[in-house]
Amino acid sequence: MQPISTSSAPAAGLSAAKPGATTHVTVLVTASTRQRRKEARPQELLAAALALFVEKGFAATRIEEVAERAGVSKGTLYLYYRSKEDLLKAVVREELTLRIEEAAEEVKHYTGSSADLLCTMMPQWWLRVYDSPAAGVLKLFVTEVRAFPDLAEYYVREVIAPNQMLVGSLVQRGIDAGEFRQVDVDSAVHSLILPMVMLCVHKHSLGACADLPQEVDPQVFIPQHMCLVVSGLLARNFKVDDAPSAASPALLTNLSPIRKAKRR
Amino acid sequence: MQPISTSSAPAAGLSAAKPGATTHVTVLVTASTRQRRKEARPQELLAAALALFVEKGFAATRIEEVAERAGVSKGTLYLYYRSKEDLLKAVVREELTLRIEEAAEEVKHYTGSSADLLCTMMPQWWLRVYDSPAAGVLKLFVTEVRAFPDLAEYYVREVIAPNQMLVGSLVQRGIDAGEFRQVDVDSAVHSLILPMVMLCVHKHSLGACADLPQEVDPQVFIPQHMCLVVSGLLARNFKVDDAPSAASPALLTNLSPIRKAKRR
DNA sequence: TACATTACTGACCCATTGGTCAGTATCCGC
DNA sequence: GCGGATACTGACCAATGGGTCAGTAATGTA
Repeated sequence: MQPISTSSAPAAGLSAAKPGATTHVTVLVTASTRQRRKEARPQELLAAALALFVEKGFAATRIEEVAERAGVSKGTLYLYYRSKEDLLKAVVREELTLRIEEAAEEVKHYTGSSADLLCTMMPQWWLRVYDSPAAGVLKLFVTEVRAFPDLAEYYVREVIAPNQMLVGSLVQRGIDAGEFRQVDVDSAVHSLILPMVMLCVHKHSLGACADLPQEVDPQVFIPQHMCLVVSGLLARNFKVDDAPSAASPALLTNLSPIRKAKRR
Repeated sequence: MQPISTSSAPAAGLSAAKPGATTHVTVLVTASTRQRRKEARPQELLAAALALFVEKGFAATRIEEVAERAGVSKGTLYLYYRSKEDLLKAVVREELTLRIEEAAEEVKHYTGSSADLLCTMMPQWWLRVYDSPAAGVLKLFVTEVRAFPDLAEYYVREVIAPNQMLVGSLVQRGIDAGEFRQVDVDSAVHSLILPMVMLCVHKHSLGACADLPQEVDPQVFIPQHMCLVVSGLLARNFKVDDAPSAASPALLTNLSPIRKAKRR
């Protein structure tokens, strides 16, 4: 599923007698001797690094492991990336940038209602993200930002801000059209997005452990979630006095549009 | 805010000339000589370990750092915990267990409607979690489960399952009472909870980086979110044909109650 | 076939760090 | 204040792993 290059299997035959080697499922290597493939190396190294960083964490991953998984020696890796940290940053920057603008493009060409857009396009988009390496990058990012703060600036600018903009403008559009109630836009955006982000993170943390039988199927959950929140946004027929005791004061108070409160 | 014991400042005076020591803000140590405080050590070591593990990750944290932060030597740490891994597991198990059952107790004694409960108690509870060390444990857990899979079993049993049960029963109760629509319970639970979990994780990853000015205030977002989703759950007046083009086919399809679909 | 270029290798260096243990300082009962 | 029990220390050990570089082999060219 992930675009790990098929040729990244470790070149066997050289160090034949290594005892407890990784022994991936995909063996059957044709190239026994070392090859010169200057073009393909960077991508393969990045893919290998992403997989291992997501799985074991940055600090716990040995650079030699990455090289091995990419089918090269440690020295070769340092031919393409200056240091381990350099490699990490390349990994993070690789997968995310384009995915956002591609979404923005799609949305721009859509003419339906905001509700429709949020209920149909967004789930499709997030399902693609969930099934892509980008989901792994999300987890990796959450794990490692604190140790590499200069990633933060990049991430906020390239990923968070555009996403916030995009979804925020959709919600705002719905409010302006009288389609949605006048809720706090930022909060609504987070209500829409955070579960999906968490889902991606979860996929590569607890979700990757080989046990837990009960699991959310994103195919089911993502559309459900979107539509649940959207139905909470829809303005129509929302008259409080209709409801029984359910219409709590808290519900009314909390749903009034609140300008982003200042922090502490 | 975190209950890091005040007496955990490193005992100065012995190794006076240590050059690049940590120099925490809280200095002013009274105890210059080494003390025997068998009772307090475990807690202090756990607190120190939690803080550092959350901040730098497990693998990147040196055991000596933990000891130093707790005001003891490395040897002392090994007096109380057999290994680094042992320490990690103790940290994770420490903070979470009691918090769940305490919530279950609160809920049990509540007599109001489900909507009211979700809109008032849940936000309060999550705000407490957010401000507690438990939030850090959540991030730590997300970061490290894959490397220590036996944590997963514990976590699913002690944290996820009870939480799911608790909130799920609330939603189910609302459905049974005709208060909520007949949505998929598991999905609804995740829609309610995941943003809060993500918020806690975020607090200790990107949220802990010293830059980003724009930030969600949990004080605002958590109640907003709860009530937004709950208003999406409320059954009253939900007639589709009332709506304009907003009532998309997708919305209708996706919100019908779906039994948890089998995966892949 | 001979040669030049260069992608690639892996043995080596050495700083780091988990874990140990012989020794030291504190405390408590007498 | 004495002496035994033990909480605590930190120098030490061994292994690990990031990074280097002299050497090797694949490839292109004549």
